[in-house]
Amino acid sequence: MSSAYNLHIIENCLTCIHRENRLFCNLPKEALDALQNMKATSVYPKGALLCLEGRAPRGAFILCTRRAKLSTTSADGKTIILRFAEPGEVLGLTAVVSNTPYEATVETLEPSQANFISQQDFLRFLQEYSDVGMKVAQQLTHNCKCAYDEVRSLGLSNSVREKIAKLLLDWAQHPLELPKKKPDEIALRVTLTQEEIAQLAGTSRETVSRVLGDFKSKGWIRIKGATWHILNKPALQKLVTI
Amino acid sequence: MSSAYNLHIIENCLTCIHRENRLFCNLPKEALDALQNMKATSVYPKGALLCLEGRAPRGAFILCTRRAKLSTTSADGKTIILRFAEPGEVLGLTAVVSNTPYEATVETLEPSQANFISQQDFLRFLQEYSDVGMKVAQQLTHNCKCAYDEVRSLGLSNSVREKIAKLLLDWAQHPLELPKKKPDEIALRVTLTQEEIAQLAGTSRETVSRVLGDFKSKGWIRIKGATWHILNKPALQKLVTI
DNA sequence: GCAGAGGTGTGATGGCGGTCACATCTCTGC
DNA sequence: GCAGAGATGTGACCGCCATCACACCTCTGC
Repeated sequence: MSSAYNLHIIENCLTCIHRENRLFCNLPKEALDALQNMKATSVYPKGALLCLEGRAPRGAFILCTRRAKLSTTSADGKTIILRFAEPGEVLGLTAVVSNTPYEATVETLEPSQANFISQQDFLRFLQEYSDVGMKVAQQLTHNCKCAYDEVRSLGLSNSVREKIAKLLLDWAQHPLELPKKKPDEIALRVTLTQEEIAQLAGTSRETVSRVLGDFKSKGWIRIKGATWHILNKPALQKLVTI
Repeated sequence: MSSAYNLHIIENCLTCIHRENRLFCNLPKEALDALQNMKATSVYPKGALLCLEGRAPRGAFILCTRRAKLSTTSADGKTIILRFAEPGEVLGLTAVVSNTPYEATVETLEPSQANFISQQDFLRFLQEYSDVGMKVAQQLTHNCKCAYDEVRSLGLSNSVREKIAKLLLDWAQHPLELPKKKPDEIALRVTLTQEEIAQLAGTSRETVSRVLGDFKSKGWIRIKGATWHILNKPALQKLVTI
């Protein structure tokens, strides 16, 4: 066990206590043995770029700790966030499987650990163990679902207000367990900047500021630093038609 | 060999002449044998709905002939087209793999043949043959790529003009081989209605009409029925920043 | 040939939200 | 405590495009 950036490093996949709860890592012993032998564990600082959109794939990353941001950028510099990846996800998978450039840029949100597997090793791994094929299918399925949700959000919303209300309600699915002033308040921890929320909703930073201000003035939400409270969930739900 | 709707029916996957060119079907003999035994071949009229968004998955469909339209609809009736599926694609895959409702509605564009495989059979098929896992990974990868392209189109475009120019240029990748009046003209066969183009671009039918009219008046395109000509590709490219 | 349905062209109108500009607030490191 | 960077709040402006309305065009079936 070593540590850097105040991270607890997971050296060994076979003894990893998180394994069973994670999308990709819960594999049978033989597959894990093989994985253990070919992976290269690294620790990255906040803001590290694991994959670069448009670059030829070197391999895939299994994210062990903390979250990462997947984004894509247009020629004129506009960026849109595709999704956030959780620990236990494989990143760069589409590129490795189809041997095409990375679809998205992957950036660590905080200091993170990830296991790197070269494209060659990964494809052999996938060929050899049918359980790996199953996990890969599940990961890709998850990616598709997220992408479809994004398409629905971008293409079917009638307004930015609606998209942001939708985001808030999505986040409310995983609330914090904080002491509440009122029983129907929902507490959230939001570490995104308004700029990032804008990139999630496909809008501008200023509009996010205005919409959130509007929600605050209506008493639907309260924001204090990274702790947000949803005070009037039904009002937000009434905005959402998707 | 039977026929209906003027379709040439492919009864047997093992002797199918298209197999090698298709995304899913090019499997080793043992897998094809198994597939042949569990598939249920059907012929559908134009406009048939193979999968219904939000419904529990019954199984997956392998599209044998003609194309199908994948779309998703919001509560207030707005529809967006996710992509068009080609022969040899598996449809309803995400739903079957993750045992969640169908993500999209699948509608045949013309009379089509498809092979149905029940969810149970498909999952067993996937477990048993690692080649199937590989094909499934490729199909899901393709779905992801298409979805990401759609996200980029919807989220990063600066205008509807840009999105429509992008569509035209995408279609120009697969031109018709027609006698050309000028060497740099590109001939296309476009069977979509303006309504469908609007659903692809996430805009309204009227705007599509206006933008196409604008392109026509500028001499960038020519439209005669389902045969379209791109006359000034560079002009269209200059609109696209993605 | 005619009716009806579906597809397309086009004007008028109004609002949402992008953009620019700048003030203010908050955090971080030294 | 201070400087500087980054994040946020807010006003002004205006252009794109959604929407409504309606004419016209092009099929198809009878």
